[in-house]
Amino acid sequence: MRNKNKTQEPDAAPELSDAERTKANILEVASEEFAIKGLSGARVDEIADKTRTSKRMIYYYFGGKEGLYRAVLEQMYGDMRSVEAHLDLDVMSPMDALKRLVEQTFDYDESHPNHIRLVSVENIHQARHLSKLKSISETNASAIAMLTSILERGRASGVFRADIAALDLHLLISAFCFFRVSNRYTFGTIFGKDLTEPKLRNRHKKLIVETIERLVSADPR
Amino acid sequence: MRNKNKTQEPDAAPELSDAERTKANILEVASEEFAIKGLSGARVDEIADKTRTSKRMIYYYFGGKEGLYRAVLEQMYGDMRSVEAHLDLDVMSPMDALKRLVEQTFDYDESHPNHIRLVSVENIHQARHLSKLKSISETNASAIAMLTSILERGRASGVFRADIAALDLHLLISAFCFFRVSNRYTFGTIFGKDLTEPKLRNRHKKLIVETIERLVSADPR
Amino acid sequence: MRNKNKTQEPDAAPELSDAERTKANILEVASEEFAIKGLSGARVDEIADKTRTSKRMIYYYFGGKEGLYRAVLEQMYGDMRSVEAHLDLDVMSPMDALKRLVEQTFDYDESHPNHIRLVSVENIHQARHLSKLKSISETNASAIAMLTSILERGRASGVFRADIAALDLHLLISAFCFFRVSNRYTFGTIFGKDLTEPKLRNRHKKLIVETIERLVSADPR
Amino acid sequence: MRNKNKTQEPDAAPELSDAERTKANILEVASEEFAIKGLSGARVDEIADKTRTSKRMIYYYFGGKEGLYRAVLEQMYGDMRSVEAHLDLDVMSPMDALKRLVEQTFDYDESHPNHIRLVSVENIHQARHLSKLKSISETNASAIAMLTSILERGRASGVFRADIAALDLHLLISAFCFFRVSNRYTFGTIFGKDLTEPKLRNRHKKLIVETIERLVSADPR
DNA sequence: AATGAATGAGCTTTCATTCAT
DNA sequence: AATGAATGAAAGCTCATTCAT
Repeated sequence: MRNKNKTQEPDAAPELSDAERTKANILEVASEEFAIKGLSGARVDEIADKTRTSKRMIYYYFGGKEGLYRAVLEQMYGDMRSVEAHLDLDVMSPMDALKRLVEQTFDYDESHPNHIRLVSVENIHQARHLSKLKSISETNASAIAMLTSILERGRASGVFRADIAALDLHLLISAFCFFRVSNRYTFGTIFGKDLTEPKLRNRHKKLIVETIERLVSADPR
Repeated sequence: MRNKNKTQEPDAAPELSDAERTKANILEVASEEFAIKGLSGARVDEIADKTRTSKRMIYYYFGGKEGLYRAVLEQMYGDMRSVEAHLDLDVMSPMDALKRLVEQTFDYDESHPNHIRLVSVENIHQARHLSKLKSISETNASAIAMLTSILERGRASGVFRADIAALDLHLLISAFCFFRVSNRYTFGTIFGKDLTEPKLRNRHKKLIVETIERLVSADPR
Repeated sequence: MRNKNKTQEPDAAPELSDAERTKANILEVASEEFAIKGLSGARVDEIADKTRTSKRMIYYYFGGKEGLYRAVLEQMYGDMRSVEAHLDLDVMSPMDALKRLVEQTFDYDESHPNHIRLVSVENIHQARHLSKLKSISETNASAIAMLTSILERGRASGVFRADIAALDLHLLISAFCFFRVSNRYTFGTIFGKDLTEPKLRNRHKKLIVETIERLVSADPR
Repeated sequence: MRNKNKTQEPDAAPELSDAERTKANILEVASEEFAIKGLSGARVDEIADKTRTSKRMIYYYFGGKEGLYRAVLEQMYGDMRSVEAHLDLDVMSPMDALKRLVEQTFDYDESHPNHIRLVSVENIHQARHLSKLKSISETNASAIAMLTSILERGRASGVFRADIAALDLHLLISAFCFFRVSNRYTFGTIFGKDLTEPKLRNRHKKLIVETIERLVSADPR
């Protein structure tokens, strides 16, 4: 079904069939629209207009607005997972690995505001659509597993405290990185501060790293 | 069902006119609906049905759906402000005051999930409606002002570091407390953990307090 | 809700409010359309165009196409019942009463082809919609009850046989009267005979009366 | 699943080419679908899915949905005709032949409910499609011709009355047999009687035979 | 202050059909 | 002879809003 490969250009990236390119194009446009307008706010017509195909194809490939939204969610969580998988934290010291993980999370959220927004949208809908995706259950392990492994190594070498749970640490890191992006508008409006400003961003990146460092360090006295 | 309360029966609570009670009733219902369904997801008909009055009144008092939404936002931010005003932090030691402030924020967010959700909704809409509200500009001062004051006292007495900005601290505290509520659905779905569970809630309340404590402490060694 | 009665003209017929007239108008148009095109073949837009209101009102009053169809069915069965109720068969001899009933059925079907067609339509749909109507259960009694009463009187006086069931007789009468109307198109096409032709109609009316008469008569020898 | 039967295996049944088998398969599926859903209710996609081939073939062989429907009608009427041709009524007494013909009609209708339903469907459409089929005109003769012949023999021998027309008799017989099948759903819903129940079926088969017998008999006194 | 009826614009979805291969 | 992808036109339905009283 793939690789009709008419043009003979050598290509490292996997060949996409016309159909797959059409689907990818729709997903890309829809991802943006749902992120900006939300599920109920986005319009199928508008999404279709911004694709290079027609509205009919959305129904052909995704069954409808909700099906498209689910596909967008699925693709987004798949992307997040694949990024996590590409970190080589095992070769670093526990503290360096932890810092690295925090920075990674910070950078990912900063550079994927639409993903953050989609997660917010899905929370408004009480994760009703996310819970229908089979692929999701696999996601959970990775993030926590990595943290658990780092924490254990750190405890063994005596640099980390023993009473910090991986889940709690994950929550703390995620919360800060996520919130900076998700709430930048209300925050900007109320405090008159632009959270996308590079200086502030760097300061906050250092802040969350230091916060976590201080929290997990054994014997801070 | 209607309450045409025109006789002057003595009443402990501040007297509300019929009109004011009708408006309050609409706002209460709308607040819940917008928090659960979002701005585009909520339906004027449905809001009206859950009200003690009719759809016409929504247009009479609030001009339309957007006007109603703005009124809901305005009321909500007013409520947050009035809560902040009722803290007596000046009489406590800087560290106790800071801890108190963190606990207060945590408890407020836990007990006002609909407020959290409305803020999320408004962020999806890029704070477009919030920025139109005159009353909002006043809000900013209070939260930061309190923190600034505590930080200064702490620095003066040598218990706090000098290089932590009030705004950053506010962001860190808010992020964690807010995220626990705003993202409980996706978090619950992905990690299979219920963030409303009392034991977890208490653990997390202590966690954020300790995190902040460690962060601001001078000379942690 | 009724009887705004602005014009003082004395009126025997029950006054209809605007809303009731709107509903009645929609029902009338829809009845015709569903009878001619069937449920899936009829178009909401087309129905709306033929009414004196808009498509929106169809949804306002009937909830949708199926709801409208159900309302049409309900009204139609109600009409059939009310006609049956206005026969004074008790004062006639059993045989005259039976003949009268047959003629009545014949004439009703001939003069209400749309009703016949709607019943055909509903049978194509396996009576799925009819079975959802509460009001229908009441209908059954009347037709059979009348026949049962006539048959009993006829048996008692010895003019009727004892071994003919009311239900079977009803089926036989209905079948002929109904079929002449429901199948007039295929019949006309295949046999080149127009079943609406008055001479043929009269002949057939006499035929079904005589058929029933011969069938129920005691001792035909 | 496809059957590319290109080897010449000996086969008792008349050999069908691939093309003919494909067409037959489509017709069989379509016949069922149109009978159950009607012409406007049936879906080309759904018919294609239930077929051994693809949607394109429907257009290739039948030109479109209407063409397919016409082909279904044509096949069905052909089947009815061929059954009628296989009765050997000439060797029986007129009354026996007549009774046999009634029973035959009754049994055919009972065992071909989809044919009955298709005729109902076509009547909803005012026989618009049937009238376009050339093959139909030939059908008419046979049924009436047979009855005419029986009636003449019966009149000649004095057992039958002279004033009963073949067409009317045909109508009476058809009506009862057809109605029992076509209206079984509304009848079942309204009277709570299942017309497919074997006991009832046998009783009704005897009923229509006796009804016709009494009707045509000369000198019933 | 209040209400049931009405509406137009626009939304999501469906369908028979055709194209490219 | 066969198929997956694509499509335009139109279908059913929903929504915020306003009118008449």
